[in-house]
Amino acid sequence: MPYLEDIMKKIEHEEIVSSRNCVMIHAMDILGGKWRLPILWKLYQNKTMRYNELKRSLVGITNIMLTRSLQSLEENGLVNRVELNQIPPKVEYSLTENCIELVPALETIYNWGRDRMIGQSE
Amino acid sequence: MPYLEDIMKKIEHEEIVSSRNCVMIHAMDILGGKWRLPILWKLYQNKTMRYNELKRSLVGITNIMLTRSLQSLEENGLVNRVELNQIPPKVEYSLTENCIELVPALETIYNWGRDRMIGQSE
DNA sequence: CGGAATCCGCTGAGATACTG
DNA sequence: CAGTATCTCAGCGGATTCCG
Repeated sequence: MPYLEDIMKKIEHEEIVSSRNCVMIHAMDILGGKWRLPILWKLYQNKTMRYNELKRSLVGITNIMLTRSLQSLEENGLVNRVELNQIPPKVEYSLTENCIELVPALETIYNWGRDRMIGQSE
Repeated sequence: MPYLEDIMKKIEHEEIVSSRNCVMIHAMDILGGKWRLPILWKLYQNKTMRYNELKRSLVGITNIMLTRSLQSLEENGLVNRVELNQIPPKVEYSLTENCIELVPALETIYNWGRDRMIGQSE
């Protein structure tokens, strides 16, 4: 059971977190990098995808980068990895609940980037 | 005046842009990096800020990183830089219209990062 | 099929010092 | 006040090869 003291400490901690820029830095540590948002975006559009399916859809990505990015996203609780024990091997990736909260941001960023890429070609 | 051929080409180009992951990669090229979102976030909260004001509010940033980040954001049309010719020098930074479109994404990412930082401390 | 291991270049990030 | 000029360095991103 939390005592008043603990509650006060937690509130204090929350204020420090909110007032500093570390929140955005923390977010970018997880979401930054060349391939992370593209992967999340593909998984959002297709619900669940297999490794090579992802690889084909992300034009230009290499095995290493796909593996690393997926591992990082999994460690941070953004992506589910389900390994089906069968031959041939089959692994399915999907977004976690935790990540669904981010989808509006993905959509906004995508639309923004799209408008600006199309605009540039004029 | 655009001919049918030009219109078709533009539509084709738009489809290619939309279908590929390059949109997200392009967005991350501009928004990625440790300090860019934190800077945009501060400018969004305070409307317009001076150089040293930004620097003080972004705990831990160095002159080099602030200068570089601001330059990059300005080149990409996300930030206005207004230099007032007076002594002492005064330079004001603010978000551009182009960037306002991104604000919902910033808010979503901030809230997500905040929840997750506070949650981790339990 | 779904990766891991190794190696490597480039550049983002920073420390330090200086300037109009 | 609002930056620049150098220099350094870790690590991100990538090419290539190999594996259960």
